Amino acid sequence: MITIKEVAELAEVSQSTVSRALNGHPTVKEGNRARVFAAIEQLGYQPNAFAQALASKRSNSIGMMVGSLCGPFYGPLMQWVEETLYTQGIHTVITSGQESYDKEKHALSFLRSKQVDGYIIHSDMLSDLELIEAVKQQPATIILNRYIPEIAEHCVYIDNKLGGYLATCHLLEHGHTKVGCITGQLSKVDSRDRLQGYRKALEEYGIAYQPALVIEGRFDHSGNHDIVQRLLDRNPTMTAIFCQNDNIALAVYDVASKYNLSIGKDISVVGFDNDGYSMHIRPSLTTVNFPVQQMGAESAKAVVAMSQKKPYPLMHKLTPALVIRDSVGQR
Amino acid sequence: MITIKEVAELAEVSQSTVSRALNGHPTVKEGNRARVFAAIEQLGYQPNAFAQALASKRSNSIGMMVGSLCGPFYGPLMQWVEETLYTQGIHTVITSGQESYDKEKHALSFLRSKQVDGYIIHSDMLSDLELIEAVKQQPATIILNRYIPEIAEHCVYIDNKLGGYLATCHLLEHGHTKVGCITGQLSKVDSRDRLQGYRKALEEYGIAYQPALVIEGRFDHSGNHDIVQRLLDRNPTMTAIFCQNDNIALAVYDVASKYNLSIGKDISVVGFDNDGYSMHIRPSLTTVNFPVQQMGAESAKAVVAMSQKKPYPLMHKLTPALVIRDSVGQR
DNA sequence: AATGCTTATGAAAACGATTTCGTAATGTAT
DNA sequence: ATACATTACGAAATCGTTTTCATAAGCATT
Repeated sequence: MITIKEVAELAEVSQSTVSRALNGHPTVKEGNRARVFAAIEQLGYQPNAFAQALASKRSNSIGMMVGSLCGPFYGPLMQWVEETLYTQGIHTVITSGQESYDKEKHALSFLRSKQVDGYIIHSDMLSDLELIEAVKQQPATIILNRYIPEIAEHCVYIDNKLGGYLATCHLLEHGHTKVGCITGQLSKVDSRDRLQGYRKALEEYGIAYQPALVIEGRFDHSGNHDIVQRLLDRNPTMTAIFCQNDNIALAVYDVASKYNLSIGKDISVVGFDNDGYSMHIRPSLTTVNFPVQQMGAESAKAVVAMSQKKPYPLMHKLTPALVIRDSVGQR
Repeated sequence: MITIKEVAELAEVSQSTVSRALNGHPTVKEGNRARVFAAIEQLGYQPNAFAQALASKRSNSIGMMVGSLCGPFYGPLMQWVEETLYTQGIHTVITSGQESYDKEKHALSFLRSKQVDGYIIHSDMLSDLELIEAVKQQPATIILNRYIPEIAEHCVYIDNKLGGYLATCHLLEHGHTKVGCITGQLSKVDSRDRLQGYRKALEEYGIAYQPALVIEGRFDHSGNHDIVQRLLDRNPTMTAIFCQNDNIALAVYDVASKYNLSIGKDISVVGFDNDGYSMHIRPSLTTVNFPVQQMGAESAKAVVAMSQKKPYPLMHKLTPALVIRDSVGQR
């Protein structure tokens, strides 16, 4: 391995000067700078990232904690963060919290041991207080999908209430009056906010809220078929369903096909998230777009700016938008 | 930050002993070992990964190069590698080659500067010779989706010919005799191998190969609609198509729905890859499973073993299998 | 000519671990 | 009892950078 020492010898300057030239320090004479870079070129020198990190206490990397390493949300999110940082020559360290409190704790301490220059955190289990503490320790931190007033400047989330409202309005506009809603786990704010949007739309259209039309499902993969069935049995005259994410809508598709109900005719469906597959399923799913790309890319840029103590005009509350496809019909 | 020095002071031993205890060196007395771990616990000590890497010349990380940071193939591949390594406490450094020769070169040298303990490389542009060279420099290297005889022990790929054969046979078994084939870019071995499988199946069923039934498409997202159309126009009596990946099949679905052709009745389709969405589109797509999980997880385990100079029983040629769903009908 | 102020540089001290080397303590064979 | 391994440990060197500190050189001001 070629070290800075050999570069220094070839360029006939000290190691300090090489280091300064490398880091764009202004007080290096033009002649020396040129000789240093010539030597670097000639030797094919590449600085050792570990030595740099150790000495400078900066790692040139950002730590990210997500719920899982797979899935239609975290996958693209990670990829956008990674891609954005990559173009800036910054490296992403990813850990996963796996929906367990201990694992999330461990993930954070792992990131700490990697001395990342900033954090992008998507936590399900950590308390607000713990996140506030984390921000206090490392101010270059972005918290995803959670709004905590005390550290509002660090939060990036979407307007779930608006999303639920848009989805429901779309159904109401098409003449549906008995509109069901399958929520995510009600322990999550996201679910509760989306439900609020649903109720607000109902209210605006002068339709009474009926608890029987609402049922709690799960955002993640399986086990929603039973729930769909239950909702359907309970409300034979229901003509539309707002599913609080696309995965739940998938279950509605399956159950509908079992009962020979035609999506968009017998029963209209709106999803939430605009997962990659939602445009491919037939009929293609009308859904609320979750701006994952924007969230990933902007958070990445913001956290880098924060770590360099530069300002960045970060949009904190992202706006979801309706993506109209073929799963909603006129009543 | 708490360093090894403070641990040593609290445990009343030298730094060397702490280091040895930490790394499971056998020559540490039980009493000392216990005191060291007690001190570590008490102080909440976490070793500095950079200092460790610098001193030991091992980084406890594996470098991975992929074509892009997104997409239905690379996404899951990365995630499986990451997940597998993560459970072993090893960290994944990801770079992307972006289908450009220079970017691939740069990606590798980036990984080198990170001193990763091993490589998992998926290269589109690098020559066999360059990859052989890479393996020579770092023997703990796995090459994905490419078979290079000189470094056969380092290659992991699937039996594309078998895949093409299985897909085509499935169509022939259902009585189809005019079976089209939309290939990927013919510059890629994968496409050519899958095509060979197609021809082999035809031959076995005593059906003459007709060039007019074969057309070159693109594996990646768009622009396949025209090609599908062209193939359809050219062969009005064709009743089945083998698409060399699921993305191409998607285009067939779209064009079919435009012409009011029913998939599985008027025209049968088999895809390749078993992308996440293929089970969600309607009718669900019969396709050839690409064992991404196996490829990711096994490569990860193998590269770790190699980096520790341990043997690992690595399966080099992975076997694709047909996943039968609803897009193929009897003729 | 003496003084002060930049500017540019090199020597050497960090950074926090691992590892080499020397040696004290312990055990075993003569 | 003496010699010789073996075991356990600490001091110090090492890894390849950055950064601090001291100083030399250059220049303008008195």
